[in-house]
Amino acid sequence: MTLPPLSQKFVSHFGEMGSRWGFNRTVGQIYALLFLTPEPLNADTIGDLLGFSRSNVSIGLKELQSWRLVKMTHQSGDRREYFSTLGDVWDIFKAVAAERHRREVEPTGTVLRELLLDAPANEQEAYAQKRIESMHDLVEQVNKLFSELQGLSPETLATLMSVGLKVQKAVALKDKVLMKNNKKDFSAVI
Amino acid sequence: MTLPPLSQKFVSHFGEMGSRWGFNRTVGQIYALLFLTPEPLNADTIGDLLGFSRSNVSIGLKELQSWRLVKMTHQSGDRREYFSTLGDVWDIFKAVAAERHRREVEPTGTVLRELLLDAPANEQEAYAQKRIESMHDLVEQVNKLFSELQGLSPETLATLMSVGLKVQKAVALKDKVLMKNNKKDFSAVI
DNA sequence: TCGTAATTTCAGTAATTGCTGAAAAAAGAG
DNA sequence: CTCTTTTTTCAGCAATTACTGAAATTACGA
Repeated sequence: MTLPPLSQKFVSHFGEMGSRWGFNRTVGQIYALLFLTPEPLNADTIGDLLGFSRSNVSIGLKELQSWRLVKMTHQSGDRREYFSTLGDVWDIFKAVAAERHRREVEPTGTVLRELLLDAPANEQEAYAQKRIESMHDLVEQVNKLFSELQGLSPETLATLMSVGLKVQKAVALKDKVLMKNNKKDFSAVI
Repeated sequence: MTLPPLSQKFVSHFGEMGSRWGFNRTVGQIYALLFLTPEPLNADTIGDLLGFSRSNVSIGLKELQSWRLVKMTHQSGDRREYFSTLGDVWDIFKAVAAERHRREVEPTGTVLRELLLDAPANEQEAYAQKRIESMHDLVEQVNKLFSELQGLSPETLATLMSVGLKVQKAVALKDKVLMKNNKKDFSAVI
């Protein structure tokens, strides 16, 4: 079994990028293959197409499931497990964001909170703790951002992305409206 | 030379998290140390405090400079180079976001564009190309988001983060205002 | 320019991570 | 419950990445 050239290039690229995205070559390639394939695939087929051992595919699929990037299905009369990716790219975006937040931000938040509980022993530690506090503030803001992200529908997310980061302008608009018409309370809206 | 316990814990954590954040233990620990230290440090001092070889520190500092996370200074009467971190945590956020975008998103954008230029050879490739196109759209949206992020001041960024992702509500508000008062054009504001 | 102090490069080694094949465990069919 | 198919685990090997110390290069002061 072999892949068409277009798919091959895409799969190779995902293999190379995998490590930058937080997983390895195998995981990247498996994901890419599933992403391009209309029907769900079983582990043997994946291994054949990509040239990986069955056990390696098993570990890779487990990793992808922990990222919530693939879903598992069954086909009637076949007891093997079949895998496919999420259809909507915004769902992919959310899944990756959520998992990276869990792995890259949350553990640091926990440690920083612990460090802020200790009483500083001297001037040097007092300064260090002030710095740690400023980083903790950053982590808290990022936490808030990510938890709100989780509540948005793909459509809203797409709108948000195309509107971009011009929130401050929206806020300015809100203030303008409030000044002109102070009978209505818009603060609950924003 | 030795570090106070608080700093030691912080530094160790950054060493462990380093690989998840896209660099290695050395780089993580060097950054953490500089972050907690009020004065700039030279490479020898860094190596002593963290127990790394001089050459390893040199490579680590080079990496941190490529991330634009540290700046280099000189002290009068001393020809060694001294290093310190950015003061504002929002500047750190922007620097990390920019560098990760450059390493994790841009190369994929380039490859996807190339793949979309090829004419699909058959039905299967036509489907694959449609999927690739949807991922390309996602990358383009993320590109836009990041380029706008670069233009924001730390203050605006902080405001944005505390306002959160409630942009869609701001947009809804805009529509409401337009409906009630269609003589004014607010669309330029958002 | 020369001499010295500082930084960088690099070959070799250590440590970590990735991958395989065989064996064990788990799960479905009869 | 037993047999068979599928999945998972894991010990051992391969590949990659991290780190060191020595040598080479660079940069500054006199």
